[in-house]
Amino acid sequence: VPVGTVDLAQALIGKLLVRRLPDGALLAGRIVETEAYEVGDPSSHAFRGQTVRNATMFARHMHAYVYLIYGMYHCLNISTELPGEGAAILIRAVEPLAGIERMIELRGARDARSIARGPGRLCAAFAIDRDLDGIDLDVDDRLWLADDGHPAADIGTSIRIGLSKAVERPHRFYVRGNPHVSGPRALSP
DNA sequence: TTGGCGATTGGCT
DNA sequence: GCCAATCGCCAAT
Repeated sequence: VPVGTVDLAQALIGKLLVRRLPDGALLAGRIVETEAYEVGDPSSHAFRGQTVRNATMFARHMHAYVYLIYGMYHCLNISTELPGEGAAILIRAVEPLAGIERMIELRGARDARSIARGPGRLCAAFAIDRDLDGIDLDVDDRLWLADDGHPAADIGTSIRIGLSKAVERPHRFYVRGNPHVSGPRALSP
């Protein structure tokens, strides 16, 4: 069966995001919200072709595309297609599982529910910035994905958040009822 | 060379 | 709910 960027965005729900900090500390969270940016999507950074910033979107699948947004937050994406094809999945939120105290420290003390709820908060909690842009998640020892066999969740679908172009595409996926999911209430019933 | 704007967030009304 | 913060990118000059 063919698996594209959009299917993969759904398949990533429930997987673990794991981070090893420079001092050896381990952080982990379960992915509860993603968005797909497939080839030909006008709202994708890759839509107008490859540039220095978005080069990792054109890398082979499973590479970390990290970019700076609004001059102060980072967003973590995972490249999904063949070399030369610009596409990625934005990791919008995770449910913290391990290293929670450290995440709170990295984020500045907040309530547990908002530690990694939203792409900018997630990157702050996991100490992810452009230094990790371009790394291969299949081999790197600083950031990777894992599957702990956790049963598939009840996954909802909606339009994506914060876009001005191609807003109608139903390419956001989230765990129904999970308090660590970001965005307006109306988009996560 | 320039300036409008963004896959966001937190603080304030 | 509204809006400022803050800066790199990139289309237009």
